[in-house]
Amino acid sequence: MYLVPCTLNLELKSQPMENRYDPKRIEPKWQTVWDANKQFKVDEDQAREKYYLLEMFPYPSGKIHMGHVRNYTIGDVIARYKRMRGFNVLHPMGWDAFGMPAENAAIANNTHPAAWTYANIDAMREQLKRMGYSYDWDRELATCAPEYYKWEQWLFLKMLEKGMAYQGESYVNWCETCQTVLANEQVEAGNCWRCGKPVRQKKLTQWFFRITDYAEDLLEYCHKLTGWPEKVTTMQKNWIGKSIGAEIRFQVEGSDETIDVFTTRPDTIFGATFMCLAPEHPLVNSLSRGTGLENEVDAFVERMSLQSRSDRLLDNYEKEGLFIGAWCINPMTGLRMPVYIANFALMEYGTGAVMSVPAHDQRDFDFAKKYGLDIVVVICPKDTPVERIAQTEAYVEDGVLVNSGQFTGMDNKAAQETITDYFEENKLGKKAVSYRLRDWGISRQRYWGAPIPVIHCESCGTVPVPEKDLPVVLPEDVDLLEGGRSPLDTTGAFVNTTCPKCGGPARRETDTMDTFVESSWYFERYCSPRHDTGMFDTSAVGYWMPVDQYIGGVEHAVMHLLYSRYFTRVLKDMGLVDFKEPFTRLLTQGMVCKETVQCPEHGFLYPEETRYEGDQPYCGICNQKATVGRVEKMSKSKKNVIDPNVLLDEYGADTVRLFCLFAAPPERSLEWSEQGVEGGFRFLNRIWRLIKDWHETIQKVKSFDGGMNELDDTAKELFSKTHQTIHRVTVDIEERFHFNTAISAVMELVNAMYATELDMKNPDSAGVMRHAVQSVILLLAPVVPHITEELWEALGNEPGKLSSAWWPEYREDALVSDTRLMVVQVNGKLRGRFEISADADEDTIKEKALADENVRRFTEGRDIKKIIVVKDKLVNIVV
RNA sequence: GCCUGGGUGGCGGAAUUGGUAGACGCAAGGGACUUAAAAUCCCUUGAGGCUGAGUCCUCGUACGAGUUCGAUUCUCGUCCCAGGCACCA
Repeated sequence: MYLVPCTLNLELKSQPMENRYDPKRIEPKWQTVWDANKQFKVDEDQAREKYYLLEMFPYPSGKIHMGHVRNYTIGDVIARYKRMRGFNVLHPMGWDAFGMPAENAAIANNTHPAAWTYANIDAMREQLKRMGYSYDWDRELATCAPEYYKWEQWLFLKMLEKGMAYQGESYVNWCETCQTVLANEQVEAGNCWRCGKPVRQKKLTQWFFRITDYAEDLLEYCHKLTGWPEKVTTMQKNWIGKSIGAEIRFQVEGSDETIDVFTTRPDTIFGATFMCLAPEHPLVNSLSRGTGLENEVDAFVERMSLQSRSDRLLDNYEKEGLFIGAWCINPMTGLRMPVYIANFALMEYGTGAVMSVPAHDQRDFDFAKKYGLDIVVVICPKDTPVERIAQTEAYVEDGVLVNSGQFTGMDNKAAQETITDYFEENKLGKKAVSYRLRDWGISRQRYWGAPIPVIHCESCGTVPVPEKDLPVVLPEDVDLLEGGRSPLDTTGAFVNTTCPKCGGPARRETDTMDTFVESSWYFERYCSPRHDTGMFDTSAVGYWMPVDQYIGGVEHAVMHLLYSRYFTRVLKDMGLVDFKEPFTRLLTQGMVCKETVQCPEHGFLYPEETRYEGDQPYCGICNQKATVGRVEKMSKSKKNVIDPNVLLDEYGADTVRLFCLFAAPPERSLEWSEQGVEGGFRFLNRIWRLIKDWHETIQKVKSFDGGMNELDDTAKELFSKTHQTIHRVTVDIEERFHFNTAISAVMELVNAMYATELDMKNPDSAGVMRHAVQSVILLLAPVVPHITEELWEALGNEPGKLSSAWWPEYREDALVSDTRLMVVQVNGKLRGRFEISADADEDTIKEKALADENVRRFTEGRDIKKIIVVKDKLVNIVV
């Protein structure tokens, strides 16, 4: 045994190396070492710079799927990379453990949601460990644990105190047969997914969070989230949907009632010829009484309650309305406007009433045509006869006001403000801002969620549960009911209680909270997950938060991320945190897709049910020819899913990780390919063999780090290639998280190492090879942590310490070459190329370009008009 | 429908402050090794063309226009695909 120093100043020991790459042996070995050493456990350390890396935590459905694998692999590479860069990295994992699937599974399999959930958590934790992810498992949390939701309930009480939580009314999908509320996804073509009966809209009293109080701030900060993809902030801006306009008051004819409308187009007021109310509008009832139309109106409102609210928003949804027998007065023209109820008017937006200007709004135009209502043009482009406007469709462009009293002739944009001012002066209306964003309805009439900590008392009304009585524990001894109805209502031991105020008999609130509530603060909880005197330890949160890099699916671009931003603001205003934005940088990864396969008899087929002859799939059940469908997001319903466990058994975690990263950049969708996985496996074998081949020789030498001039050309070339690779990989990871190009750079280096004809008897050359080998291991360490640990050990380094080794630095002097390859274009078409020294002046370059034989064929006999020289790149000759 | 992305070889993808289109990998074909196969290693591979098979020519980044010496990249229009649309998470 001999000892040789290397550049890392570690003592090297000769290590034997297996002939074959065997992930089944290597991967459990290192996972055990990491676990035993608690290698990824972290604490606050003021002396070190922190890096909080977070991936969206999973719903414990039972098995991890490829979407999780991709998400967590991307995160793990960044976490491991940042550790190698010296950061104190917080990388936690936990479970978004409340939610509907647990209840559905419980009903279907006669289990308990809690038992089902915890069994799933155990199974998934096992799978994540097999993937080799570097989590601090001591921080694991599950949101269904009372120790977690206790603090959510505490926050709810604080929000209630401040008026940030309140009770209001809203509509839900209701199935009369099942006596239950349905999620949108449980409504199939207007019918209940369980019993097939029609679903109607039912008004319920529910709890809300006043997110609209923060609409303006959330919107404003969209511009400041520079570490977020622009598409996400754009989607959030659109979701908040700020519009500036006016609120206008219309007098109902022959009544004291008035109708307030919000409009973004006060400039079109002279063209408002009728009024549309939402079917739920409070005035519908009173205005239609005594008109003889009551029955019709009631029937229409009833029929509208069968239309889903989301459908009603679609622009191509059939517009329907009904005259309710009342008129209101256009305050500017004094003309009578018939009042309609219409399905496209939504109670949730603006005031629930729309002043309809058919000439200048397409929806109103369609409606007016359908019901024969007046169309009055009030905006007209210059030099166009008014008669030509709004004949076949609404005119929605800008123009000059016509038929608009004292405002006629004004530019319509300018008129918006002038007319609004006129409203204010004459008390007809006022400037107004409206948001599309609605308050966050958090009530769920479900069992498997965090109970809302309030008590309803006959005499005291709604009373908050006193803080000392928290948590309100979700009872586990319940019978889940067929049809999905929450059993809490009928669980006497839970519901029946005493009023904290008067001591009399009272009922507990049986609604539970939306699961988005749990996921709106879990990232803070991770900072001190066992803290038991508050939501979190403020000093731990002060050290770790905000999250430096958050990673998750783009499907969460709006709701989860917006709710989390809102919650952080609420916490800030309570003085619990000192920042507004929880996530400094955001990476939204694309979906994992695969082609679908369908059998004419058995429908969609799982991959394991499919047999291939060449490209032609056959149904494994009936042997008929199956058809290959579109490439779609992997989903159980389409059965185009790959079980990560099967891949782990066959190839090991490193190969799966490598494939996920290599096949596409993170933000794009990733198409599944069995051959691609095999390619990844082959590459790892290739590295293994390469190092095995040089193992004996390079163990005896130091990694080369001397001057370039000491090397022969072959060695210089490899040394330079190695540093170029370090540079490329560092830039690709650091700046863009483009692991696919980072990996391809390493592949190029490995190819060069195979091809090189280094004189390995020369110690410097052997040292260059050792340097290349070590660089490959270090550069790939975050991506394929198991094989690289093994190879690192085989090179004689301290076992298990690769994950805390330093990321390699590139040497500037090794990157630069003293010649440049220039290309020559004639009129933009490539005609030749040449090498020239880097310091050549422009005239020399031009001369050389013009001298090129092929170039001369295209320039001879023509006038050279211009020669464009782009430094270090090309020459374009214009003839 | 609205909002947001995306469309490049047989396939996944690479190249964007406008400057060599197709890196790297997969698949396919050929060769070496082997009694043979697997594995491995090497070579070829966008399409088409050719009195000089070349350091050659033409076409080519969804489609159609435009700006430019030069466009996968910028602008306008069209088509197609995907994600979100408020109780799935």
